Amino acid sequence: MSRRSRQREAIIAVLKSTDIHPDAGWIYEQVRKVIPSISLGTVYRNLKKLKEEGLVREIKVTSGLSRYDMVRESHYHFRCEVCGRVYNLDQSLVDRSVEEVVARKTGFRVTGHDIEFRGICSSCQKIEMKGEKGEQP
Amino acid sequence: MSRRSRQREAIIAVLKSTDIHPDAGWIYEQVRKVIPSISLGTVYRNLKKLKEEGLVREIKVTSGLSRYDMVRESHYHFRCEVCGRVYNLDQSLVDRSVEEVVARKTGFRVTGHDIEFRGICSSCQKIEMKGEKGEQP
DNA sequence: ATGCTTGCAAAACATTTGCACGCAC
DNA sequence: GTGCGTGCAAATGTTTTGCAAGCAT
Repeated sequence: MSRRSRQREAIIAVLKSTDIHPDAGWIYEQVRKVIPSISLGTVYRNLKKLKEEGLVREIKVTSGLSRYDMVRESHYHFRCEVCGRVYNLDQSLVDRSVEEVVARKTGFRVTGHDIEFRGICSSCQKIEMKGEKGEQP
Repeated sequence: MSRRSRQREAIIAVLKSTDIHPDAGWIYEQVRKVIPSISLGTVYRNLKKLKEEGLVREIKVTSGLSRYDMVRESHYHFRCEVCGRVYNLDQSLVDRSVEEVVARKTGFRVTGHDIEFRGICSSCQKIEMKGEKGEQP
C-alpha cells in the first residue's frame, strides 16, 4: 500500500476536518499552517493517490476547479448557482434502484452514480429577496 | 442576441452532427476542416456564448476535460470507466420528483439536476472477457 | 539498503484575454 | 458607421512531472 508521511497524514486530517469540498489550493493553504514547507505538487500527488485508494473522491462541479472530499457514506451534491457553495445531500433521497433500471435498459455494468443538483441555496434566496427591494418602481 | 458568423455556425453544425460529447479540441479539429483559419480561442469563446444562451451544455466528467453538447432533450450520462466514452441515457429513467424531494427537505430552490452513472459499457465488457482468457491458470 | 515520498521548479495543459482588424448589422 | 466576432499570441490558472535528496520500511 501507501507509505505514511507527515504530509499525507496532514492532508487527510484537513480533509477530515471539513465538509466544504475544498479545492487543492485551499487544502495546500491549510496544510501549510502545520507544514509550511509542503509543496502544492505534493498535495496534488497525494490527492491522486488517495483517490486511487478510494479514500478521497474528486468532484468536478459544472464550473470551477476540482474539489475533493473524504469518502464517508456516499452522498449527492447541491451546487448553489449564486454563491458556488457545494452542499451534501443524503443519498437515501433517491432510490438505489435507479442503477438497476439503467443496467437493465443498457446492458452496461453500473458500479455507481452521482447526482448534482443545481439551484439557489437558502441563504442566497434571502439575499436575493433583500436585493429585490425597490427594484419594482 | 448573438451575431451570426461562419465560425459560430460551423461550431453549431459540428455539435449537431455528433453525440460523442466532444471536448473543445476535437470541435476545433472538425471545424478546421471547413474553416482552416479558425482559432482555438474562437471555439472556446463561442462555446462559452452558446452555453450562456442555453444552446449548449458543458459537462465535466469526473476525469478529463470539459465536454460539450447541444441541448436537445436533457439527458443523463453514463461514463465508461474503461474506455472513457460518455453515453446518453434517457432522463425519463428517473422520476423528476427527486427535485421536489430535495427542495422540500432542504428549503433550497432546485432548478435542475444531472446524474452521472459509472461502470463498464457493453463493448468493454466483451473485451474484458476476452482479456480474462487464461488468466485463471 | 531499497525505493517510495518530498520540495522545487519547470513543463504540460486547458482555458481566457488583449489587441488590431474585419465583417454583420 | 458602430461595435461584435475573429485570429493571433501572450497570459492565466490548474495540474503534472523530472530530479536529487530524504525518510519509511
